[in-house]
Amino acid sequence: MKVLIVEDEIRLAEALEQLMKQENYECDLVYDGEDALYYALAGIYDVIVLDVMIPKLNGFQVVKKIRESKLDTPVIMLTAKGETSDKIQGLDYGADDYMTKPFVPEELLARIRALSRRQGEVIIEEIEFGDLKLNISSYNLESGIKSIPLKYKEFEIMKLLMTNSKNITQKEDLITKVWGIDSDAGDNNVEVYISFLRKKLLFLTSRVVITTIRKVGYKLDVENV
Amino acid sequence: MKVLIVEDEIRLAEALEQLMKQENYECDLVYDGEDALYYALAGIYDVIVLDVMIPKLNGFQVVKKIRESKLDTPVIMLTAKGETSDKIQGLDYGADDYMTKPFVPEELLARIRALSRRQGEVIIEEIEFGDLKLNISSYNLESGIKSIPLKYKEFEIMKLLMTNSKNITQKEDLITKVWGIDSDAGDNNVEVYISFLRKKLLFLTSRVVITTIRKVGYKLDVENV
DNA sequence: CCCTAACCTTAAATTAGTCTTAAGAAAATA
DNA sequence: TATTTTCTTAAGACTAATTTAAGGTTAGGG
Repeated sequence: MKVLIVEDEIRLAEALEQLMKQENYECDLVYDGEDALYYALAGIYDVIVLDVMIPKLNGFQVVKKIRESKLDTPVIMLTAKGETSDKIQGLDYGADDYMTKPFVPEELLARIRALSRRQGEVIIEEIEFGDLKLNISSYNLESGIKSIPLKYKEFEIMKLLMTNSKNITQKEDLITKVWGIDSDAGDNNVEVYISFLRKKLLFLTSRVVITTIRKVGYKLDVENV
Repeated sequence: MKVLIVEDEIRLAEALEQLMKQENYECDLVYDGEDALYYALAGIYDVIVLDVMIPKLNGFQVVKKIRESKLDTPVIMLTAKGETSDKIQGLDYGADDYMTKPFVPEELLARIRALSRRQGEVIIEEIEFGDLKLNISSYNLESGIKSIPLKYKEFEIMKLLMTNSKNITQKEDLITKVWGIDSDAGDNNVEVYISFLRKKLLFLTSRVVITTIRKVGYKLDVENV
């Protein structure tokens, strides 16, 4: 977590730096609008805390330029004036939040936490085992450069095997979880799908194999060539 | 732009509704925490305006549950108390901003604009995928020199598919987001529109195709000729 | 080392999910 | 109100997923 602090009142700036250190946030400190812009555009910060009244460029101008550069790092504005017109101006230029000085340190931290949380945008969920990746959002099974789509039941079975990779996945378990509790699917249904999956693993030239444990179920293993 | 307003004081609620209408925001209105949660979890809102003191579940509980569901719709809390401790609590539960009542309507609008901007939805005039461009302001789908207008539902579906192009867009998701949470639209409605869209893609001679993932949903792919 | 139960594989048969069309209902627009 | 546009619904065609079944293979107890 990296925070850029833009504040020209030395005393406040140092207090903020201290505060960030306490939270184990990395923190850079600059004192005017030009430096602020230069640092901000590096794009390495999770949050920028930006005072409005600073030398060279004011906070509004800084945030405006940041947004013009298509950078969407969250910005919290600090302003001494509590006037609504100022607040609006800051928000419309692309700030995400603002605080009126003086403020309680805890509140600033809370706001930083709130804004940085939102950065975790595209979460591609994957389950991994050996050289395999099961892409939850695309139903694709991947190994190295190759990738192959799974059909619904194949996917469900593979997911169970991979989530459960330390243990044996019972055949009965597969039936109830993939076909349903009161389904009349038999062992052979599972076997057919295991066969399909093995064929796809072969296609992927994966080192992962599905091992049969007779009378019990299946388990994933990595073959060391 | 779609806003969910959660406010039990009828007079204020209606004023807010009015305000949203003036800005041409679509807007749903609910009066207690349970409804708020139910509506919010549909995931169709760009911003949620949430009063703290509401029946059944309070605002903090609502926003907490929303975040637990991994939904990151921006939330603005409304609170009568100006106490810092309350503010912090709200922000830590996952709210993005708060306002103390009474407030100037313009400021609420500014905050809504600020938060929705971060969603990357309002400002962007075009969404691109492969050789396709979806023009947000004209409802036109373009590929190379050709261009074709989409009707409302076609557009909404295409937008979701394109925004979501790395992942499968679930059929259920399409239904709730395009037809509404409590609509009685079925799978076939979606299928009909997918069919329309495919016809238009053909007309555009685009290399983008809509791939069906059976029992799950749809996904955009680029065909390499 | 043989026999049998368990398992694998394949292809055909079946079924469930999807696509397409068209007609008419609803909504928007003139 | 008339007209156009958009949306819903339903039926049949189509297609891929799934099941079934049959014959082959394997492992391990006797």
